[in-house]
Amino acid sequence: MAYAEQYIDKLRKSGLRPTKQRIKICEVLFDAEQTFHFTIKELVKIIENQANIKVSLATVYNTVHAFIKKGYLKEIPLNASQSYYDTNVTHHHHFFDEEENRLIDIHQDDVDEVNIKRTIPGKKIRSVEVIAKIVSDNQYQK
Amino acid sequence: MAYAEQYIDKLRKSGLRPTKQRIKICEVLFDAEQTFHFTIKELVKIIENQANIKVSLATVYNTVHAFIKKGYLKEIPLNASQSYYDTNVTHHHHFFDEEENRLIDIHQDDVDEVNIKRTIPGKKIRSVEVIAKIVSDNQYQK
DNA sequence: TAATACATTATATTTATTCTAAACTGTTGA
DNA sequence: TCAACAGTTTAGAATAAATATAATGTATTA
Repeated sequence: MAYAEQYIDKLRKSGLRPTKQRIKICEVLFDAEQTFHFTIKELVKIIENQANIKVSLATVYNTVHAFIKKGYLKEIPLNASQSYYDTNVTHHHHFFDEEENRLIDIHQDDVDEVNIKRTIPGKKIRSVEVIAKIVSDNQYQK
Repeated sequence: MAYAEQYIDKLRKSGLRPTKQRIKICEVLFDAEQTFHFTIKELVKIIENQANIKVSLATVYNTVHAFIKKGYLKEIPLNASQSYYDTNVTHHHHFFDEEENRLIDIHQDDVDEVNIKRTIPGKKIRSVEVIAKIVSDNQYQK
């Protein structure tokens, strides 16, 4: 399987040994047709449904965090009870529907470049994220 | 005290009865020279240091949430282990220094208006927030 | 292939937040 | 004014995400 090579590479570059469990995690994360958003709980559920491999919560947390550090995953800044992650690591933004607890990508082209004029001495900007919270647009409701 | 009237008004408009504890919370939140960011834990600590009034965690959570709902406080979208809140409810954005766990306001004038071209049917945008993550700018570090 | 260093796992721990239910207090109307 | 009621406070319990632990297992290396 040629995919496995890529995953082994990703894992090694993240400072992790390629193990059964970690390769399974890679398959779920990086072999999807489209990028997607997930919580740790959801990721564990997907793995359980797809595989005959048992993966513990701790392993999933460790692997996801290593990938975030390396830039293979993004954390989505949202004050939610659980952390949300994104397999789309390109530059883009999000709608968050608080009523349905649903995240929607906003393509980079749909938002003008966010230009921040202020700087902080000794610091540089590592990422800029836009979160647009949306609600039902019921014109008869106040 | 003229302040108390304002606080009583804010509380009533939030659907809360004006009690000793809640007025004390208002004093800390809205009587500060400058707006500020806080976590619930920090807010409780400030109250304990300033006042001879005992306020339970539950009361603080309830009051803060009522104020957010009413728009007297803002929640800052940040995937942190604790929620961050802001007494500055004007339209503005944030730097977040992950190394020092520090939030810094970015004035509205320092960011061009964020114009989102995409819309979601049946939904309207309620808020748009920019989070710029910053790190040390050490040119000798990779 | 044996020794070593790193991984996995179930479980325990930690911690923010929410819930609960009993005691208390602001409010209302007589 | 004051009793009755509805809403409030509180300590402590419950919940749940995330992290730590330590015994067992596995990939790596020389």
